[in-house]
Amino acid sequence: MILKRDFYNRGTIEIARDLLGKILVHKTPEGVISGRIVETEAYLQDDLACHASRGMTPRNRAMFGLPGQAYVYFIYGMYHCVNVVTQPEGIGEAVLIRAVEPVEGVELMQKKRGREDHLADGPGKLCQAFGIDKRLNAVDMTRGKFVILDGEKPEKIYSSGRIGIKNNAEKPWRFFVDSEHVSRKPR
DNA sequence: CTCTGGATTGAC
DNA sequence: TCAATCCAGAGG
Repeated sequence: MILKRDFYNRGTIEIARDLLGKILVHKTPEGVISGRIVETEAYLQDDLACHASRGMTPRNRAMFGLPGQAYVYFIYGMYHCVNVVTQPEGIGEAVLIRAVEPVEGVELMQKKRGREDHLADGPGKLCQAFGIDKRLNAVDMTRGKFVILDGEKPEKIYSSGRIGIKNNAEKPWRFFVDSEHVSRKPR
């Protein structure tokens, strides 16, 4: 069952936790790619690490849109990162999907990644494996080719500081499960 | 227009 | 530890 708008129209930290175990799906022309979400990070509007903390700009506009739509951005000149927008329209918050455990379309992911392992254990790798780029920015993830399905709730959820940021680095807003497919050791 | 740095990755 | 690679955002 596809997660509906109401799922995303709630507190961002709560959603970041609840997304663990859910299934990210991208139906591409080449085939279906899916994976179990094992790592997320919450980004709040009143949070200097959040792109939306300094107001709306052309890049972060999607973050202020409807809950359940995608926010995809390009980073470090070569990678994309994908978020799901949370909170009602007008509030710039989202959950970064940092890692998934591959489920469907493994061969296709291997082709896109150019290697057999470490297919989606990091935000840049995940987008490369799933064929996610700016064309998916602002698309509605409650219907269509790019969605998140309900999934089994993980037994245990861990948290830590978020990766690769300076501001609010100590805030425990990174969430992950016990999996070989998270982006970093602390499990 | 110029400049700076980034929610990363993989090689060294 | 660091280069790759380029664009968003800020400042002139």
